[in-house]
Amino acid sequence: MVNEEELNVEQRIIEAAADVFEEKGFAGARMQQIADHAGINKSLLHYYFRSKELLFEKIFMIVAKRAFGKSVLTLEKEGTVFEKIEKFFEIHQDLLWKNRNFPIFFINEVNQNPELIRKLLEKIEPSEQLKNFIVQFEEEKKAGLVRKDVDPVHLLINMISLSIFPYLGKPILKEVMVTVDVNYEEFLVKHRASIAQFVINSIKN
Amino acid sequence: MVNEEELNVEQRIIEAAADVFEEKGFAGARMQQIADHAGINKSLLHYYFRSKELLFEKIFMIVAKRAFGKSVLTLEKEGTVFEKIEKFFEIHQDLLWKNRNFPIFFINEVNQNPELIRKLLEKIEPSEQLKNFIVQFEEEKKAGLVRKDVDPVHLLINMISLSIFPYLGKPILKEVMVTVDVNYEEFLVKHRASIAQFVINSIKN
DNA sequence: GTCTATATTGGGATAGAC
DNA sequence: GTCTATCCCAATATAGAC
Repeated sequence: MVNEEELNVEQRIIEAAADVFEEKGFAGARMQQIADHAGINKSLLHYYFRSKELLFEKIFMIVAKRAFGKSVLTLEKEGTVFEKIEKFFEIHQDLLWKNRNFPIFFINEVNQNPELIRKLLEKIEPSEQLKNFIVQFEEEKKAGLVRKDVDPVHLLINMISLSIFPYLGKPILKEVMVTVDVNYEEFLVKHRASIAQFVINSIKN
Repeated sequence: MVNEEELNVEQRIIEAAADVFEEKGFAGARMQQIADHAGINKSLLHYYFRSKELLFEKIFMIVAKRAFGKSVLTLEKEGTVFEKIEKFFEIHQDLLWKNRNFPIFFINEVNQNPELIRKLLEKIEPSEQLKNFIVQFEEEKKAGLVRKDVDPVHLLINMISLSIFPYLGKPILKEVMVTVDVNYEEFLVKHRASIAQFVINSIKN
């Protein structure tokens, strides 16, 4: 049972399906398991969503919007680039913390079916702050605040890499870390506290 | 047909299965498709490998060993940390370039079945250079060459993040990049050329 | 709307001829 | 070793009673 009786059936299905799809992926998920998890009969799934494909598409969009928050890439509107970088990691790491299973699921499904991300991008507002950040970065470059040899687009992708990879690589990191006596959970906490500085060190003039 | 007639059947199956599994994952792969791709009959697959599970395990190990090269994390034996960092990215990026589909496949399968990575780690030599790097890093810290507030374990994981993510995120990056007029392939080349410097800037005293 | 029963098909696996 | 034919189960999907 995914939840108390208060939720209506459609909502219970959505929550159950989100769990199962995120864990197993589209190809690995089973309608039976979703039904069990929602505490209902298998045929009710078809009554509400017609087919596995349609159910999946629905769930994919819901889960993705939850995980991304308002925008693909949240950046503050005000502040220096350094402040924006710090704030970005705070928000991004919070989202990841709350959606631990999402990154692997998302990358894998989009890889299997790139059409998904196109549909998704239509529904998520394009980030105006993204372009602002790039413009601002070039200005602060001229002002001598940041290194001249840093490209803001690459910087942004580096930031995302540093933020997400510890979650994407969890199953691998966990195992490899024992060979050097490091605890994965402790690592995550310390990582979160140190990445902003890592990036700022790299670009500061 | 995966290859010319010169290869024996077992080899042709292995190449075909590697392609299909890497593309579709274990759950999404179909024995029929592997057979077609190898230019043989479906039942021959079972003759050679008994079951889909066994075939997959075999392929997983082969593909992983190819992609990792000799070791989980190749680091030079000699040189300063800065030199080792540069060399790491060269080798790592070469491997990734040759195994573009591997990262997503690997992370996803290990996530579905963590047992896989334990079996794999047994077969790959544990990296002695890893511990050497960490020790050396602490020495160069005392010598004032690198910043005191950098933890070498976190540094190594940051390096891997920066190296791999552009490949893991390919399907997403491709789509998002068009919204800011950036070409993914060009990005990859420039990224490769700039990451070592990005990291070195960040830790240099 | 929700259930039980059943249809249908896809796909992994085996039997047996050659 | 390689094929054709077939088995069989799992999983999606539908019919129909209530």
